[in-house]
Amino acid sequence: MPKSPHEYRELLLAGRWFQGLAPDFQARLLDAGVTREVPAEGRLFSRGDAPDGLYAALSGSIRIAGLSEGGKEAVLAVVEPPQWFGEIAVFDRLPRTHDAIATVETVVLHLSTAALDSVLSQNPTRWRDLGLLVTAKLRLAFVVMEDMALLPLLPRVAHRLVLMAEGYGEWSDRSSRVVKVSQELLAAMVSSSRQSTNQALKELEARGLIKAAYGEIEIVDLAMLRSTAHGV
Amino acid sequence: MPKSPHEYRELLLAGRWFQGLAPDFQARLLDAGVTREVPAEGRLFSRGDAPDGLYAALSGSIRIAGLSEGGKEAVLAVVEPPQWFGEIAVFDRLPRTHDAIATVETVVLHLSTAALDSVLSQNPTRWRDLGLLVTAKLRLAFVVMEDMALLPLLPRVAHRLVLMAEGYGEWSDRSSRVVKVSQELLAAMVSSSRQSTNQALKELEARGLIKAAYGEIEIVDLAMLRSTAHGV
DNA sequence: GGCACACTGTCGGCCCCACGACACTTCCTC
DNA sequence: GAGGAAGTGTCGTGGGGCCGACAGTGTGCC
Repeated sequence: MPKSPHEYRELLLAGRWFQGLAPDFQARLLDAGVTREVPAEGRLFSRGDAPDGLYAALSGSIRIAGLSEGGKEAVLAVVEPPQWFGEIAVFDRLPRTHDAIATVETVVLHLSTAALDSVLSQNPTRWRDLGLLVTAKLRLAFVVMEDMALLPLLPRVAHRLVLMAEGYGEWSDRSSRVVKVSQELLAAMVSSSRQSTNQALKELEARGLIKAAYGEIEIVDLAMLRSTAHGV
Repeated sequence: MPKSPHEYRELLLAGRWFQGLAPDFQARLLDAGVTREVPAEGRLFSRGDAPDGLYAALSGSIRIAGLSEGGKEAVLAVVEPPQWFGEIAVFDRLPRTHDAIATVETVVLHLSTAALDSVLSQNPTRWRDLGLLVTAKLRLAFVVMEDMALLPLLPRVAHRLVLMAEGYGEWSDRSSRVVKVSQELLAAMVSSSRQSTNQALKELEARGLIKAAYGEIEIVDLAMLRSTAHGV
């Protein structure tokens, strides 16, 4: 028995983007959306699919990834509540760039293209708000690209942990102390092997910045972790 | 004596984005813009600068790059006519993410934030058009990130050459046979050393796909180059 | 037309990290 | 609470590519 979108209003308001919207736009988005449950490893969409609107994570988490010819998986990010995703195709109506796969049982808010169109046609200024979602991701993409280009593995891992602990800049209030991610998934995000990532984590743990556990990483010293990401 | 923006209309129409706009929006953009000349190695803006609007390359070319703590430069792309750039900050009004430096003497079209605001406030649906510019770049960023994560150097170089020869998808009509870029700059784009990039180019040349020359690379077989980028 | 400068070509040493292998631990399920 | 699956810890070995160095070559400037 799925809950109504409006019951998640509080949760969504914790996100920077939704929070910054005009109240009437917030309400319209909730009106236009429906909640959807997805089982673990279930797919919301796949690379190449025709676009089907905008999503927000409400519970659980979603892995955004791409599969290469060689069968290797590049993981772009893990989306957690209350983050929004899938907005690119809303603008350009082109095929999905990535697979979106629930890592555990997950609930999402879904706004179909049609529903969005009707909201946006009433108030086209809202296109700018949607654009903010895209620019935030592009800025993140730039950061990640520069990391990959310039940083060795250890600071790259450190930086990614910082990004995840901060919900990729989307959480306005808090920063999580515990990042739920396997070392294998983390490795795919920093594009290195699981083994090397493991060594990097051990090193960070030895420095007292994190604590590694089964399937999760606890952030002990976010500030030092951040400086590790840039300096040493 | 700089020419009027309207004299570049033809040129801009060769670009996919501008071409796809409604004619009245095209005209308004030209009305609102001014041409600016920049000497070689001159800066349009730097990372961290307050945003100052939207740009389009009209002649010459502009290097979009970021400098790391270690003094190494990560080059995002080289912008050539008739490509547009600088649109992120138009949405979010946050500081510039990269330096924009003319590689040679260059002419750009510049639309100030104020000028854009007045155009957009008259017809807010145009925000969606601007959004298309951002989504196109985000899609490109995804491609580049996946390349960096999954591909070895040779196909990475091949792919980047393909992207550049196609004007990063912005040229609607043609694809250039000659890419004007030094090996050093190319290396900074695929994030490898100049020496390794040189070796990759030699290999591609041995396969008859390109011809390397002083400060430029001629594309001999674009189709094969493209398949090299993905397969072997 | 000659000089300075930028770009290209190439070599050798070295190091980071990928990859296969395997033991061990934690968690979930029935 | 036993068995299996998923995740973690660790060791070799090897290779791709970085880096410094330097010679060769094209270009533009005075």
